[in-house]
Amino acid sequence: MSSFSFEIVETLHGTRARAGELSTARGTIKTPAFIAVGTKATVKGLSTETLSRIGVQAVLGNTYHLYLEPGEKVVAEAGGIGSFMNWSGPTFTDSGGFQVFSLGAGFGKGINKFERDVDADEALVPYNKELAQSHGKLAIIDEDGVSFTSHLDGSLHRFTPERSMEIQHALGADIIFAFDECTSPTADEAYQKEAMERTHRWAKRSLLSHKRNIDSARRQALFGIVQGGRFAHLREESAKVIAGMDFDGFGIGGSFSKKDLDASLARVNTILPMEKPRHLLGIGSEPRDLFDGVEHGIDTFDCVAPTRLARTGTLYTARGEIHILNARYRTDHTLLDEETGSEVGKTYSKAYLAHLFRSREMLGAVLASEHNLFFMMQLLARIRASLLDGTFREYRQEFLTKYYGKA
RNA sequence: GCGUCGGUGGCAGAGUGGUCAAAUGCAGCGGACUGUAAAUCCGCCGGGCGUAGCCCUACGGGGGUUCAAAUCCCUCCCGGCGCA
Repeated sequence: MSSFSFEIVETLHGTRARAGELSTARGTIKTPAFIAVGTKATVKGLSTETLSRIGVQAVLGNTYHLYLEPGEKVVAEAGGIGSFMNWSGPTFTDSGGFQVFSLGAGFGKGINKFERDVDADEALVPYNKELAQSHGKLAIIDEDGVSFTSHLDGSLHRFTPERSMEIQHALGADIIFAFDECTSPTADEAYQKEAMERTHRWAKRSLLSHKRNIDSARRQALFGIVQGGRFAHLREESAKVIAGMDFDGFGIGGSFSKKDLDASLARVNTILPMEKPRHLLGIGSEPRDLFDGVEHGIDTFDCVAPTRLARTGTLYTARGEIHILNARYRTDHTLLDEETGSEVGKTYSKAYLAHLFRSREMLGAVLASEHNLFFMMQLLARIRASLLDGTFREYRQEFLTKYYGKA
């Protein structure tokens, strides 16, 4: 009855890695896969024709952004996010939970999903605009949901698990996420626990709210999100609780310290049911993280890194990342990256791209975005192929050695 | 030729006696970026060094006044404009 299914095609002995096929109403994703981030119903700088050409399988939009602009109604009128943006493949929407963090605790503090040496105050405060502003935040959390001011015009809004579901139903993506709280990596254990437990209650409400909408529940798959921050025992507890709910798949969210991402995934994925898909939210800047994720049983990833790095001048190449704005590339007429297979990489020179970036020509950002995203598509495609023919370990060794150097 | 205004760091352009190695922007150099408030943000940016500090040389050239000059005076050079 549901148009959603996940089939494991191959596994790699001695690891939790698997190659699979994740089927949705709008197409099948061959996993492991990198999902392109298209927050505002656009993968910045790239047309959907380009996305198809470079092998993008699915796009992930964001509830928060699309709710604010153009509004979920407009998207619904267009037939959902896919039709709206002229993307015929599978789509995901994030629940807006990440914005609870990025506009809340993380606001203006320069902290991100990974641990930094920044101190954050995580006090729970009843919402009012003045208070929020005095705390330097655009979002304030309470048990029922999150109140926030729009970053566009300062107007007041409120998300609850039910509201997030309602919006995501209207946006109509094939895979949607439960409303969660992504905590700051600097939050202490007591807060992580409190936030995690709240996220669990929100997960239950999201699920209930989703099932109640029979029509949406048939067309859209709902993924629950495991939290727990950087504390192993909380991660485990969260995985157990979320795994115990009737979700179609799982998202692994929240913050990690760089060093224990690996360990967290290892724990979480032994607890999550093997037969359901797992999406690692927001990870995929470093190629080695993708190999690690796959090895620990992650099926899909999403990350803004390929396109953001591209726009800011950092390009992936088979020999590591390069900063195209560095002086040395001004006169480097060699091709950007002949080895990865990217059209851009084997067509345009570093000197030309350096020129486009220096002169702020928009083509620079476009070509760089295409290249970086292709790089990730290619990486995941090769990883999948290596799982299918059993050469995963060899491929990882070969790729990482070339990418990071011998060191 | 006379008059007048002006000559400041790579460029543009503030400053018009001390808090000026000199605002700001651009350019330059480097860095960051992980469920996108990001075509963004952060450093450095006269020279040298042990770079939260110290030393040297500096505001067209030269000479003065002053405890102190990018800032005032004289002179020369250069440029814009006006008049011959």
